[in-house]
Parts: sequence; C-alpha cells; structure tokens
Amino acid sequence: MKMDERKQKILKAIVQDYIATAEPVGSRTISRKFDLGVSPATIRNEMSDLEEMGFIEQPHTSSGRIPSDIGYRYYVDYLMAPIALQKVDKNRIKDQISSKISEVEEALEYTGKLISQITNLTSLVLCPRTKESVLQKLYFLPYQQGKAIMVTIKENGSVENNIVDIGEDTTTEELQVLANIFNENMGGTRVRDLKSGLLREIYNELSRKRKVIDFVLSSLESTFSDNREESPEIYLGGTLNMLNQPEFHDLDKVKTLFSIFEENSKLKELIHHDKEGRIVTIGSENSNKVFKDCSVISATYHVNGKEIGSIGVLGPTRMDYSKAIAIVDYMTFSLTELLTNRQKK
Amino acid sequence: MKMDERKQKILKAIVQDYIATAEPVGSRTISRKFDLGVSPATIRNEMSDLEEMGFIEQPHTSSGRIPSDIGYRYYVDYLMAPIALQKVDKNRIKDQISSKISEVEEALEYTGKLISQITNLTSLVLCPRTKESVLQKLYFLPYQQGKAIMVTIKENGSVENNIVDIGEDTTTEELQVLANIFNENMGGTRVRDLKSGLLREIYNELSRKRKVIDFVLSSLESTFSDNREESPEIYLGGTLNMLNQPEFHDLDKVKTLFSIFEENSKLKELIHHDKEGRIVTIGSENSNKVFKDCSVISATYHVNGKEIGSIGVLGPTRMDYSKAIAIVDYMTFSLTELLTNRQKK
DNA sequence: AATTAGCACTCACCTTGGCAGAGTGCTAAC
DNA sequence: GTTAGCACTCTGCCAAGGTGAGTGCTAATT
Repeated sequence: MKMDERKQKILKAIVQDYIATAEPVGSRTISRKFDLGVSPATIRNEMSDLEEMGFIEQPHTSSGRIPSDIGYRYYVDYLMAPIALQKVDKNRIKDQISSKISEVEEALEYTGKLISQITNLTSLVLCPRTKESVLQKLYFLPYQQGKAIMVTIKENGSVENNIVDIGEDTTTEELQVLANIFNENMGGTRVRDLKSGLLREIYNELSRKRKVIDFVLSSLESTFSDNREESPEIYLGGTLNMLNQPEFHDLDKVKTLFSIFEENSKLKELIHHDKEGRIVTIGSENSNKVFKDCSVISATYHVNGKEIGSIGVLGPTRMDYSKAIAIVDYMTFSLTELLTNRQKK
Repeated sequence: MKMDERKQKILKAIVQDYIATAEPVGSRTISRKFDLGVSPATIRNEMSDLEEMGFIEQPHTSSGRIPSDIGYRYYVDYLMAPIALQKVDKNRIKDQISSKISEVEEALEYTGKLISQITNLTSLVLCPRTKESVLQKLYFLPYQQGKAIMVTIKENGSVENNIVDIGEDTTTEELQVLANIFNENMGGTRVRDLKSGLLREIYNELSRKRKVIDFVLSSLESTFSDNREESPEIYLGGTLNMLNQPEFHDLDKVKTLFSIFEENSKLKELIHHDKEGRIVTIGSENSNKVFKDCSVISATYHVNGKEIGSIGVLGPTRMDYSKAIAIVDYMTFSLTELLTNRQKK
C-alpha cells in the first residue's frame, strides 16, 4: 500500500485532533473538523488502510482510531509543521532566565521551570557529567579537627564544596600548598585525566608529600566519581503537570511514574544519549518500558563548543510535538548562549 | 454526659480499628474484635453517646462511626499507649544514620528518609533558621573577574558557598584579610547581631576599608536573610507514601497535596511553631485547611542546648499515632545526639 | 474505478432497579 | 442497666436496557 497525499492529510488530522482532545478520533469528526473534501465513508476506507499500515490503531472495535507510536513517528518526521516559539514565550525566557544566573545550578533549575511552565509538561535538565567536567581551581579550608573543606571550581563556573577527612597528621596548610601548585599549573584538566597528567610530575618531584598528594587525588576522584547518585545532577520540573494529562488519571500509573521520578539514574538514561543534537523518542522507543506511553524530546547544550549537558521534556506520547520541539530547541540555544556569555564575563 | 471507663474503651477500640482498617467501624465489629464483655447493642448505645459528645461521627446514616478530630485528640492525649520503638527500627536508625553524616545536610536528608521508610508516612525535616544560626568562619576565594566565592561555616557545622559580586576595585585578598579579622575575633556571632557587635569596632578602626566592610556585611545579610526561600532548607521524604493511603485515592486531593509539597513556605508553617518539644496537630487544628484531613507530629531538635530545627511526620488523621510519635521522639533524640557529638569531634 | 450513501452491527457508557450486607435506632423483655 | 429483636437506611454491586459514536460492508452513484 502506498502513502499518498490524502492518507498523509488524514493521518495528520488524526494525530492533531488526538493531541488536542485525547479522544479516539472517528471518520465523521475528521470530515467535520478538517476540510478534506471527501465524505466520512472515504475517510473510513483510508483509515482502514492506515491501520493496516500500522500508523493508527483502535482501542476497541467500533471506536475511533488513535495514532500508534509509528504514526507519531511518521507525523514528527514528515508531517509536522515546525513552529517558531511565540514571541511572548521567547520574551518570558529572556527576561526571566537572565535575571537568575548567579550560579550555574540556578540557571539550570530555572530553565527547567520555564520549560515545564510553557509546555505544561515535565522538564528534565541534566548537569554536565562530572567525569567529563574540567577542574579549574581547588582550595582547601580548615574545618574541624582532622577534616577540611575542599572547594572545587569547575570550568563551567560551578562551585562545590565537600568535607573530606584529612587525618590527624596533615594540615590544611599543606593541602593548600599542593592545591596552589595545582591551581598554577593545571587549571583546566579533566578530573579523570589528573592521575595520568601533570600531577604525575609533581608527584615525582615532591616525593616527600607523596602521601598527601595521594590523598588529594583520591578525594577528588571520589568526589567526582560516578556513584554520587545522590547529588542533584538532574533537575526535574513540572512533575505535577503530568497529573493533568488524562493518560495519568490512573493512580497506579501516577505511582510508578513518580517513583521513577525519584530515581535519578533512570531519569538520566531517559535524556542522555550519545547522539548529538535534538532527539525525539516516542513511546516504546524508550528503553524503559515504564515510559512506553511517554515521549521524550531531548537535546544537548554546549558551552564554548564542548558538550556540557542535556535538557529534555517528558510527556505523554500524545503531546504537542511542534511546541515541545520548538521550546527545547530554543532553550538549547538560549542556555548555550547564556553559559557562554557568562564564561566571558 | 460523663466519659466513663467503658466509653473510653470503646472510643479507643474505634480509633484503633479505624487506624488499622480505614473503614467505618460498627458496633458488631467492636464486640467481635475487642473483648469488652458487652453486647453490640450496648456498644451501640455508648457509641450514640460518644457521637453526641463529638468524639466520633457517621459518614452517613447507617454506616459505622469514624473518629472525629476531637476523638483523635482525646485518643492521643489520654488513651493511647505510648510504645517504644522496635529494636529493629532503632538499630536501623543507628546503623544507617551515623554512616551518612559527612555533612549536616546529608544527615538531615537521611533522617527524613528513615522516618518515612519506617512510618510509611511523609517526613519533614527543617534546617535551622539561618537568622538564628551562628556564623563561625568566613572565607573568600577568588572566582571570576569582579566576583568572589564566599564560604561560610556555621556553628552547627554546615558549610555553604555563595558567589558574590565584589566589584572591580576590591580584591579577594582584601576581603580575606577582613575575613581573617572576623575569624579571629568573632567566631560564634549570630548573623543578625553582626552589625551591632564586634564588627563595629573593626569598622571604626579600619575606616579605610569601610567600603569593603560594608560590602561584606551586606553580602552576609543578603545571604542569610529570610527571603531565601529557594534554598532547600526543608527536606521532604516519602511523599509517595501518601499515595498508598486510601484517603488519597482521589486524584484531585493528590494534586493539591503535591502542589503544596512544592511550596516550601507552606511546609515550614506546618512543622514550625513556637512551642518547645513535641507537638501533635490533628486535622482541622492545622492552620492550612488543605491539611484538614492530615495530622502532623513535629518536634524540635537541639544542638548543645540551643534550638536548631524541627522534624516532623505528616500523614492522614487516621495514622498510627503511637508509632509516629515514638519515631519522632527517637529521631529528635538521635539527631540531637548525632549533631552534638559531631560538634565535639 | 473511485466515491458515497445507507444500513447493520459493535462497543463503551449511562441509568435504572433489584438485591445483599452492614449498620443503626428503637422498643420491649430480661 | 443490659440485651434481643426488628424495622429501617444506606452503600455497593450486578444485570438489563437504552443511547450514541463509530465501524465495515454493500450497493448505488459519479
């Protein structure tokens, strides 16, 4: 069977109407709402074809049709009219986001809030993977007996502090001497490259302080290692919006969804992928079957050309793809610009 | 009408059965499950009295009775058998919490998680009010042009960093000189007392640096001012547990509840109060009418005798008060001890 | 050959009525 | 003062029937 123009129009109509109403759409509805110039009976025949081709399906005999995942995919790839973001939304983003960037984390969190407010969907914003992140400065401050505060500044400007055990026989001052060597020589080294990098030189040079260096290295590694799932590396916004979607009127679904929301690792999987640029994942295309009724639009944002993190929106497969894509694209752009400017400042 | 012993027994039976089953309890049920030595008919008469007295109510004619807020109150105040926490729970707390206290914030978050796991309710843990908190050390680290990182260590051991604008004509070093003066002379001053305190002396002494001092003061004040609602000063745990309660099988209720959960200020109201010690707030006793079907048990924990913060559990009015109270009490004790020990270390 | 009108059929959804079960309140007996 | 018995009430459940939206098929129309 061939996908002619009329079939496309009908599929598009079905998807759009279903996105708007969340009700299975029948042949009469289409002929009424969309002016295709053919009778419901013709549409019925075409719909029957579309169903055979796998683009739409019937929840039960004698009800309207709803798009299948394949149908959404076809819609997104070929039928959807890409829309530009409304000016009012753009302004809102510009105004609100730039006033809120005293710290990178805040900017990310706010980005998420904006996305979810504008789309009425759930937003996900992922911080840079720390392993990938580049350490710029390192400081140690005295804390309690046997402990010190390690302050790390990454290249993207984020500041973090951790309390580390330094043992009784090392002083904060010693650590800071070391940190200064680091700051002067090694600004801009990936954490994971530290051991094999310049630090090896220092290591050899200052064999007296070997123990202390070892300690610094291991604290850094454990601080930036992957198993720090607890840290809020991912920002979630507008989770409540999901409750407004008719597909989540079932309390059990809400429960499983929200328990996933509390598992950062699962969320990261959802929007993190190897491909560059923006990606639309529809329904069963998601790796986790919990999200088989959800779609995700995700994209990576950049700072100074280097990959930094991802943002995404999550919603039911029946979501307004054009709008969601528009905002993710704009936000990627906006965040990239924001963080890049910030860097220069 | 007088509250004799039999009425008390019956009320207690009603409350306990309703807590266990969430179903209105009838006279037959009581006579079956509880051995009161009287017939259902007698119980019926007594229940009629109890209803007139306001302790129980009927959802609809010819159904069993459920406790009213007043009934719960009477139960909590006079009837409830205070239980000790099970040993297994106590051990769990001891084992898990002490392994997780590299930072105060983590300890608090973990406390909340434990409370909600053990009670199957929602937990709230409030950090110390920053205005009340006592500043111990202050450091400035270089950041970008015109900005510095201000690291503050409070007496309770919590460490925080903020990025502050220092303008072009002040250097981080100047700030640190000042901070050192502070660190040597003023460790342990309330933030809100700073201006009127020792700093005034320095202020006079070092009139040359007046501008810089002014700046430090104002950043400190804005950092610790009350309007920092965004900061996660409150930890919420086990929100999903609420979904398992039959009283929240209504999606609308879930929605309003969860939207409240996102408003930190409302949550703070819920567990923060002037009175010392542990407080049980039942149903309509809550100031916010959204929580008219919820009860809150809250208590303040202390560090070295000074008030520090509150913890609480939130659940439906039909909650296991004895257990919830037991764990809040134990947690208050445990947290106080933990943070106090930490201090000495 | 494609399109349309007409018709029978299906299925979800709503309403209605009947029935069982649990509970109460009242009265009379113990 | 307590209990047994009985009439009454209300909820929850199930089945039956009606309605409306929708489909699939066939025959007529263009």
